[in-house]
Amino acid sequence: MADYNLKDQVSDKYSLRGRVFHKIREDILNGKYKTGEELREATIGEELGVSRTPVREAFRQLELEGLLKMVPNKGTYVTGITQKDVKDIYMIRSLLEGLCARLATENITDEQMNEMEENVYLSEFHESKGHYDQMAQMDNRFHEILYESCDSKMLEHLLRDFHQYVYRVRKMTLSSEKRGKASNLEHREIMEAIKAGNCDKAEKLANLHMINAYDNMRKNGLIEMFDQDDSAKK
Amino acid sequence: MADYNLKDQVSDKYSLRGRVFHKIREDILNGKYKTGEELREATIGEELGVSRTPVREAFRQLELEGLLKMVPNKGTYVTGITQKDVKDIYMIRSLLEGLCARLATENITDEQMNEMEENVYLSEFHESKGHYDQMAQMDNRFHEILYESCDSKMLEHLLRDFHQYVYRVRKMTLSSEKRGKASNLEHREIMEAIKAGNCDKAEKLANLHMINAYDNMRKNGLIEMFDQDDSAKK
DNA sequence: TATAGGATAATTGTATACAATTATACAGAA
DNA sequence: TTCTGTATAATTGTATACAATTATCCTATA
Repeated sequence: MADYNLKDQVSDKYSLRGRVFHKIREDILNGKYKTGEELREATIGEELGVSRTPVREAFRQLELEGLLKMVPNKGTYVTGITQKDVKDIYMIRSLLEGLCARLATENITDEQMNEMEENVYLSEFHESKGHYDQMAQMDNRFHEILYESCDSKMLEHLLRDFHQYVYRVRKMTLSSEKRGKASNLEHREIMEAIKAGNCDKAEKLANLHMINAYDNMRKNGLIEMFDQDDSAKK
Repeated sequence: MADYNLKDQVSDKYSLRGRVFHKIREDILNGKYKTGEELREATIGEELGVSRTPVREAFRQLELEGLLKMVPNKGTYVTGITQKDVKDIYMIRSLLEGLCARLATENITDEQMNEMEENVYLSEFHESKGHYDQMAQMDNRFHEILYESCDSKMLEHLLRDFHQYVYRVRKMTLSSEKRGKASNLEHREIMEAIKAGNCDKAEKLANLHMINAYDNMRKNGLIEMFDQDDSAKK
């Protein structure tokens, strides 16, 4: 029973259903399955070499995660993210990442602090070299560390979900050169505020980090991308 | 496809699985199934007159909602809420209810505003008469209206989940006389701030409302209740 | 041609069967 | 007694079978 959460991740990665779950999830986030696309249980099952049973169980969970929508007796469809959704998510994340940074200031372990520092340095290196893929990975990890450091399973899972949910957007955002540089600087400032034990500053900077990320997306027209494939949705 | 959400509720209430889902969920929240208790798929299925298949699908969703924990090849257990969880939830809710109130100030419809006013008046009436059950219902509805008024499906579902998640606690909280009165007053103030279009005030008051609710719980020793049945968890 | 109706096919929803894993009970040895 | 190993039972994990619902296509008719 040890560990439980508001929205526990699917933990048994090595059961059939666990593999199916993670595979479909990945394929949605990577864009293999497009918004509005219908997923057939039998087809997915064949592709992955399993029967419909584990596929359906995975579908049900992905539905609750908001990536799929199961319409009774009709089919299962990939859900899209609207511009409004993205805006709302960043509004919510701004507050929660702020809270997370505040809590992290009080609860971060030495080990986590070290990894965060290392992350900041490495990311700046990759930025200077133009390694955008690695930067995206570093960015991912920075936030993961932050989430782990706040010592709140509730908050951690909540933020992780949001983080993944906007994955499709973020990938592109970071490849914009200027944002990459600015983002790195903001990470550094947050890291230093946490290290200095200044929770107010850490909270404010984390708030701002999200607002800036969103503003950047908007300015670069990266949001208009959404609400487009909706034609496929009927 | 019309409607999709980060964490959509289980919508097909009238399918077998939908009924199973809502029944089990209710039985957990009402305390019929206790923390740490093991739920057998076959047993639940028999009780509800269905096979294991819909039961398992419901389990998988309840797991993601955090009410159940499925341990591979072992069993499914009712998860508990720890004191820490309650604290974290109220911290998070404080921020999000604040945001919600701010957005509601801008987006509430006349109809919703009327229902909210009516709710406040009715709740004060029930308080004066000592109708605690009705008050609890009114309290529930007040927050529901607030969530609906913010015009953000994301935030609405998030808050609804949290709201339900601490249902077990809140029931008792409101039966404490003093808190009932104070809670009503706070609802009135929030309602009036929204009506006056003062979003800053609405946000602050909603923040405070959650903090007060939590403080009250703590003062009255209603939190020590948790972390108790944990003996069953091994 | 365009439309309505109905047979057929395809897909989802649920039940059941079987495999894999884990729990239980009991016998025997230290 | 207490521990260990093994056989048995119970439970979960997955596959398959069948029922219910929905989509598709063809035909007949205006």
